[in-house]
Amino acid sequence: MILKIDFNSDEAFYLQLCNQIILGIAMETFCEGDPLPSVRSLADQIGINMHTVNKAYSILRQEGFVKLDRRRGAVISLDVDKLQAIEELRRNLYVVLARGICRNISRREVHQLVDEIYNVFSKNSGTEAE
Amino acid sequence: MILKIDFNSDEAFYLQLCNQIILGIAMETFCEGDPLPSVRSLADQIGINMHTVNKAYSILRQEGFVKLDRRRGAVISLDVDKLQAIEELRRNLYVVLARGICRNISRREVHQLVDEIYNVFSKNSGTEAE
DNA sequence: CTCGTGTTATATAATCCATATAACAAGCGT
DNA sequence: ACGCTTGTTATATGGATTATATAACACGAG
Repeated sequence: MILKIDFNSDEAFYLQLCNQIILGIAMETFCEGDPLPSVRSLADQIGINMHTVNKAYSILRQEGFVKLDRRRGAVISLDVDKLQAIEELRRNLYVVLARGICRNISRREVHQLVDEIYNVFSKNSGTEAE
Repeated sequence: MILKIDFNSDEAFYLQLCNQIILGIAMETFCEGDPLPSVRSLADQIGINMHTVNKAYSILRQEGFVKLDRRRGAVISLDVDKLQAIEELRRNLYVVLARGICRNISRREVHQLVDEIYNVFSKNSGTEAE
């Protein structure tokens, strides 16, 4: 998977990195135990500062997506608290769905979108394109 | 509906306001044509600056939730582009669901959460044939 | 010992957030 | 016409966040 930055986006670089890596884990492009590039090499590769990458990695660790090992660098390692995860998802869905409901998006349409997205995520298990 | 600010939250004041008002519209606490408090009175009421409220209102206008009228103030007025709304929802769901999928939250659990949230929102509005 | 990990410490510039004052154009009621 | 309130705009300031740059440190591998 190619990590890159949209320099025109209004989203902070470190957040773009976090989201891309989380997307990658969900698509199983990144799997448990896989190492991420070192903060220095990734920073060079995508053309941003080392500390910006480090900030992304630190947040990913704090949120339980990676473990940071001095000898191996950052490796994918999921630390899941199911109840807490569901609570977080519920909060996120509330604000996202509220916007949709205001725009007359039906429950049925949301279910279809959820299915569509789940299909995308499970389809990419094992396929490494681009 | 009581609009208020969590001064301990790390979320910006103007974003808290936007989200609360959007929640209110989704719950039909705020209905088409209802006026919001004036920027000055709301700012006084919740103890923040006028411009912070104005920023929230301006964003809500830009996103098509309210219209700003010099004589009546800010009025709930939904300007919906369905296709655009679905695209926005899809993008939001991608990043939210990715986090859930990493935490082994199943498609079925997401559907249950969606139903749960839709039930909360449609407590007033009643009919949602699915 | 040397090299590459992550980590921490400063420092700086740019941007965003929130505030404060001030003024303006427009509509309303008296 | 006057006074009031409405959103709107302008300018300025302090604080926090973002991204950058240098530099150093602790640790493990080779």
